[in-house]
Amino acid sequence: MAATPEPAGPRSDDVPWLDPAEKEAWTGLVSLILLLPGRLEAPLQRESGLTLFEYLVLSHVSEAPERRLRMSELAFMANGSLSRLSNVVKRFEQRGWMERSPDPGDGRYTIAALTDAGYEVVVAAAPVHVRAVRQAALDRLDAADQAALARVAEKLRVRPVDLA
Amino acid sequence: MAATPEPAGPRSDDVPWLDPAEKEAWTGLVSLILLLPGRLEAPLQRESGLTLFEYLVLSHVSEAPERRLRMSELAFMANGSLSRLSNVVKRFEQRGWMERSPDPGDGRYTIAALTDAGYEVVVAAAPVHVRAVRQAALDRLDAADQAALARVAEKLRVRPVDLA
DNA sequence: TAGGTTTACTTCACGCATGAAGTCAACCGA
DNA sequence: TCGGTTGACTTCATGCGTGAAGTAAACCTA
Repeated sequence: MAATPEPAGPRSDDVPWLDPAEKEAWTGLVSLILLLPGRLEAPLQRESGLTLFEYLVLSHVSEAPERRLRMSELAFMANGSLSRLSNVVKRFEQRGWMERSPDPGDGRYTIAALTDAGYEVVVAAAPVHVRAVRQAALDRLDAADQAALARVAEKLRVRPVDLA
Repeated sequence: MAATPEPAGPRSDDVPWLDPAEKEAWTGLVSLILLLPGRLEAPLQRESGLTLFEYLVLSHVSEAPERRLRMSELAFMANGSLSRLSNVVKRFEQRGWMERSPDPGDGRYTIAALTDAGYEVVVAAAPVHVRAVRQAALDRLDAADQAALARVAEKLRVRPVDLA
C-alpha cells in the first residue's frame, strides 16, 4: 500500500517530510479518524436515530445534577462547538427531549435541561452505544493498548475555537 | 468532568458497563474522533479548499504508477466508501482535476486518473497538510506514543461495508 | 450613566456524507 | 446461450456540520 501521500514531484522547502515512524503514526491516526466514527455511530443511528455527538449530549445532561447544564459546559463535555450544540439542542427541543431557559442569575447563559421523554431516550440508547464501543474498540485492545490510547488522546486533546 | 455517559437510572441488563480503565480509553477515543478531524482539516480547508478525505484521494492517485488507479483501490487506500469516493471524483472531474474511464480489460472497473491541474493542487496542498499533522499530532507525541498509536490504530482498523 | 467591549449564544447558507436503490458489465451453470 | 448472480460502481434525497454574521445580556471605565 502506498502509504505516503507525498506527491512524487519536487518537495516543498520548509516543511520537513515524515520519516517512516511518523508516517505509520499518521496513517493510523487518519484511518482512525475516517473509519471509526462510522463504526461507532452506525448502531446508535440504526437503533436510536442518534449521532455520537447527540448521544454524548443527552448522556451528559442526564448525569448532571437536576439534569440541567449550561450550554457552554455541555458543549465542552460533549467535545463539540457551541454552534454545533445549539443546533442539536434546537432539534431536541422540537422533539420534546430538552428545554432551554436563560440563567436567572446571568442572562447570558442558557441552561439546557433534559425532559423525561429525553431521559428515556438516553436510557434506551446507552446499552446500544456501550455494545458498539466494546465491539469496535475495547474488545480489540488489551489493557496496555487501552492505557496507551488514553495517554495519546490526552496529549492530543484540543478544544474547538468558539469556546475559547 | 462527568466522564461517564451512563444514565443515572436503572442500568441495562446484558451489557457489562465500562470499568474505569475502559472508560478512560473510551473517553479518549471519543475526543480524538470528535475533535481531531476539525483540527486536521481546518488548514487544508482554508488554504486549499480540500477535505482530509479529498486530500488523501488526490495524494494517493498522484503516487500511483501513471497517476491512475481503480476506484475501488483508491477508495480502500483513502479509507472511504466507494460511494463517498464516487461523489468526490465527480466533483474533481468537474473542476478538471481528475478523469474517469472504464477499464478496457474489464468494463466493470473504473479507472480514475489525475490531470496535470489536479497534480498541481496536491503539490500545493501537501506541505499544508504535513504542517497540520505535525502541529496537531506528531509534535505532541514522543516516539513511544507514535508507535503505540500506530499499533492501536492497526488493531482497530476496519473497512467500510460497501467494499467488502 | 453612557459608550464600548466582552461573553454566551443563535441563525443560516452552503457543502459534504450517508446509504438505499439503480445501472451496467462480466461471469457461471445448465 | 440464456437467466441468474455477483461485482463495481453511480445517483440522489435527506440530514448533519461549519463558520461567519447576528443578537442580546452583562461588564467595564471614565
